Amino acid sequence: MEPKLESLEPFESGFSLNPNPSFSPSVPVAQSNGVNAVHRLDDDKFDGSEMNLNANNANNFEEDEHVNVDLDFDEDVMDPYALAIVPVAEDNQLAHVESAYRRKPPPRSAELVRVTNLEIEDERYFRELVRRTRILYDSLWIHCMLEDDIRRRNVMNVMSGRVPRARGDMKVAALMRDRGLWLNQDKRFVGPIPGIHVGDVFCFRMELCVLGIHGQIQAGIDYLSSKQSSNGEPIATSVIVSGGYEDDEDSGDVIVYTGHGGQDKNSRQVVHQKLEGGNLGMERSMHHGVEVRVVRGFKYKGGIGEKVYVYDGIYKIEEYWFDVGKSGFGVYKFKLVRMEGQPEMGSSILKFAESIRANPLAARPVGYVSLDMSRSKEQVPVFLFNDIDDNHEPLNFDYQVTTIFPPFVYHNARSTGGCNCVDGCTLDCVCVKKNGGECTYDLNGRILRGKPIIFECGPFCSCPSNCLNRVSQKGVKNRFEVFRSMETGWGVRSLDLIQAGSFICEYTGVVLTRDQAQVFTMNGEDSLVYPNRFGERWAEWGDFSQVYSDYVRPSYPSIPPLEFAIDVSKMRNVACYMSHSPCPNVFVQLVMYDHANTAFPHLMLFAMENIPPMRELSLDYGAADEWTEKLAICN
DNA sequence: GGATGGTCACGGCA
DNA sequence: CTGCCGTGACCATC
Repeated sequence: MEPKLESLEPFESGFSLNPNPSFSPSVPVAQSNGVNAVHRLDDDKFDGSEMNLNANNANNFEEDEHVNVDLDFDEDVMDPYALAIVPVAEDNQLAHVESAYRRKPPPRSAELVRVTNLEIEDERYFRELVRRTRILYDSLWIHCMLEDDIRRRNVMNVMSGRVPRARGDMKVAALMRDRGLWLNQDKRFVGPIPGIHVGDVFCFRMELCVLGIHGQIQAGIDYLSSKQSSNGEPIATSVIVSGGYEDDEDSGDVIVYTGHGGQDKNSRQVVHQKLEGGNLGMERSMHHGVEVRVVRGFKYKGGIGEKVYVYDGIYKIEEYWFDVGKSGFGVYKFKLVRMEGQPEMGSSILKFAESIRANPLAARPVGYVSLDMSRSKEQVPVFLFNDIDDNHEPLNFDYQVTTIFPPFVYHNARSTGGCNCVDGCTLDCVCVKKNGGECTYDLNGRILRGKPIIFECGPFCSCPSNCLNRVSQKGVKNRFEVFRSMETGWGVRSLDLIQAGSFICEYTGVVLTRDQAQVFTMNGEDSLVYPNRFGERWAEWGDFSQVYSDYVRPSYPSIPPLEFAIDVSKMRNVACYMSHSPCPNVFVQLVMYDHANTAFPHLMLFAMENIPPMRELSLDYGAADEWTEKLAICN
């Protein structure tokens, strides 16, 4: 078998595999777990001289195993990485643990590796690793920011004046770093990073550091320093193009990238640049034919801030020269050319989606079957697009915005009553108490963590419609498109960037009781969806057990298994066209709001990653043998 | 009142 | 220690 990792010859570092084992957690590798299995990379797959990619990846998928960490404190005190529910430690113990966390991490690895011939199951493994890490980062960010909102409100009640918002991006990165949850810290990738796909969108530069895509939080050129390099030469591995330099020229496949240095605090070029540091690293990478990753940062509507970062793939440095820039000072310029055989650039897809939103027919003259298959039933139009054959099937179904339950479900709906809040619902609200006494959504309607079931305020509550505890009942906000594809038949994608944690839509249809469903099945119909088969992916969103040792998994209230089926043979909505994936970007959250029968909750779908425009949405429909596994590789 | 620009407090890494 | 193709939040200004 071909080796998967290729040490880069001129830069053999000679570093040991694990330069600082006292900091590196030894991690049990993920084990097979039914449909959600992630592939294990065995040690013997790798030549002894090469890195085991798993060696230092601290993401632990197994819920009932503990990570063994060789830190300095007494193991009897407590295990800071305990994943099960543990008793809350006393303050002095926590302080002890915190100080252990604060130990300085080892210097960055000097080992340069390039991945080759990644097999499909390995690709899946790494994609899953990245997916879990991003889920943790994004959900933890929402959690930290909401906590900060509450803190600020309390502080402002006591004293007036400016109370700046915390930097959630940094806070989350620090929490994860101190627990060894950053990826790819034990090696440096040249070229693609396993599990990171062209077109992946990130909201923070810090997130790029956490994932090992680009290790610099400020500088645009990431490079192995000359000190660490075995031959004394710096080697550049990635750049961020964010338009910060006036002499940049970016035409997509070709970039003229300005070297760094010589700018003052106001980003004005005030002295000549020198061929050192990152600039020299770029020159040396060109000399050795080392490709660089390119991440573009630009303003885009729909991100958390106004800026997003998109991984655009790998580029070769073709030439460089010293030039006099617009400022009159000398700058280094590097011509980067995108390498062949990569998927379409994420940044151009984002721009294409923008143009479709502005003027669909001008951007794509052919392929529209309908400009709103919901026939104005949704608040935003749902496109139906097919440019590969003449199948118009989705138009044969009635579009159904919300699920139709049997009438008996609504009997006594009013009996449980609603809340009496007159303003926004706070922690005293009876509906909030039903959710375990914690906020369910943040101020932007992003879900904090998945639960067995969620109670939103409903028609019998007296709170206003802008109450924070009303999100999924308000319907679709993003512009979706049902599209025809060779791989998955029909699929769903969004024209907007969807932030992780955002509500997407309900999974609608006509609800049948178990008895009705049996009759239906006997008649040979095959258009039933069984809610109890959906993978319990809600448990992955907002699971902080790796971060907070006293974290308790949400289990309240427990509900009996769902026994109803959803008939989508006549009425359905956009959700019905979502494809199955073992590593989905959408999860199902059960939600109650308009009646009191918890045996018949609404199936609400939320994003569990930042989903770029035009990327297919996918759900875990459950056992793979019952559903065609439509996506060969997750996205 | 949406864009723009300044300032502030941070951060990892070379 | 410094400085980085700053970042992201916030506020004043246009």
